[in-house]
Amino acid sequence: MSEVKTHVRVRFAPSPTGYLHIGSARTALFNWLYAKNQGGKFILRIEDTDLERSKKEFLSEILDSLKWLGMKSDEEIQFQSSRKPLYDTYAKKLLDKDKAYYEETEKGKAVIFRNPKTKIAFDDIVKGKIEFDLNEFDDLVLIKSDGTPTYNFACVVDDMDMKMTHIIRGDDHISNTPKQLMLYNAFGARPPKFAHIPLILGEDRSRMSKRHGATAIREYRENGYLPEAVINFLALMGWSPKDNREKLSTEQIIKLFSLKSIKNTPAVFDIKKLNWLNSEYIKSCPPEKTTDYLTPFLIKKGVPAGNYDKKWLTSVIKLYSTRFSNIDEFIEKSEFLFKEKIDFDEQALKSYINEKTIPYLGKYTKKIEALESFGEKTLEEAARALSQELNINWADLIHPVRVAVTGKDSSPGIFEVLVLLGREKTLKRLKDIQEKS
RNA sequence: GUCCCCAUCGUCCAGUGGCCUAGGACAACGGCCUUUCGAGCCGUCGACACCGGUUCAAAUCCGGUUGGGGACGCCA
Repeated sequence: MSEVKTHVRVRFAPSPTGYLHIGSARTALFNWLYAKNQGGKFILRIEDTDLERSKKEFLSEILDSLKWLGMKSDEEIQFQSSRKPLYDTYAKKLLDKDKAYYEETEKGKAVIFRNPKTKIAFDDIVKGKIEFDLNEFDDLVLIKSDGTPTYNFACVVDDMDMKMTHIIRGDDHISNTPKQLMLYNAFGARPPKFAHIPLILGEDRSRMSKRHGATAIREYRENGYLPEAVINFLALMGWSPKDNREKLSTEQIIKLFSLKSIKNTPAVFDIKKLNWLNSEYIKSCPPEKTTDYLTPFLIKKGVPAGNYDKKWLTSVIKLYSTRFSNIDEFIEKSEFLFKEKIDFDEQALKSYINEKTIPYLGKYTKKIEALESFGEKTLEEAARALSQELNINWADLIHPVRVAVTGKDSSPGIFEVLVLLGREKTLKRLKDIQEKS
């Protein structure tokens, strides 16, 4: 005998009144993970009943972000704006049973549900039993005077119509649940199971918003975060594999995911951990792939990455792959390779460029000019030889060279850097600094 | 204000009555390695909010206090 399949159906229902927020993305993720784990369906529903605030740009951004994260709707995407007849039909049912009534307003006729004012309770998968007294709420508007359904009504009608089995959403919806439950009751329908997940908070423990930093998934994408890293990070906020593993592939997460193991405490968003995870993913990603992925975003940020050949760019990415966790960091550290004129760090200049070291630079310049091949090995040999001839400290030669060509006092291995910079630029920078001083 | 939710290191998570002198990760700090930075390796710091119960035994169960968060729209 085979097991009875549960046919799990879950949905993510954003309203296109803003970009895809990191918290919403996590809600979407938990829905998606559950569907995949259960072999069920994940369905996207666009809650665009607020005509004023709904915008096409937001819709496409939400769709793009979801696609980037790898979550796609298993069935045709539903738009509430095109399901109006359905809501009217359902409203009529309640009107006919006198469970709802019309109310005349200045703007027109609204349909209002008669709150039965009973007590109502439900078992939340992550929160446990929650009880409400409906006396705390007024009668509920079903259809607004402009003819569009309200959120709570449209939501229930759609969830019934789309045969949702589980509603996984932020716990800011807990107090909507009793209102929705009274509607299910009025229709004589069995409500889905609810799982309310705690919100993601900012550092100050208030709901995560723009002032806490980037909240749009798009921004993370454009800053060079890899989708696997973002998924991994988001999943770890409120869920864990229980065995202290941190870096998990999406497949592994799907396999291990369960609603019951979602932690019921709010999580504070920690960009440092995301950065760490992202750098882990960058380290393990083939450099060519990272290059392809990052190039457009680098260009968008003003790095003329497109002017260089891919092989060279890949070498740069490879050299920096253990040294950055996002694009801004990459740019900050590697900018000197792309620029004609570099900026010098005052402190670095002061520490390493002086009367004593400038002559060394001059001598090293000559050595390089005499070099047949401009490679890491020959460059290093030349420098070793020079420090011996002059009987100077290795550091007294190497650091000034670094400052001269990078403008900074830290960089990846200097000879690798010189090779990437190329003979011409290397010599030019070495000469410039001698003249300048 | 009313209602609801929540409470373990700075942060994320493990822990569901004895295995806990509370474990892992990020961050921070220190060491090793090293031409600098990073990476890597090793280590240090660091928490059960408080007060009462229940129990032979409580981070784990119950009650209260305090503290956070959320919801109270013809927004979603």
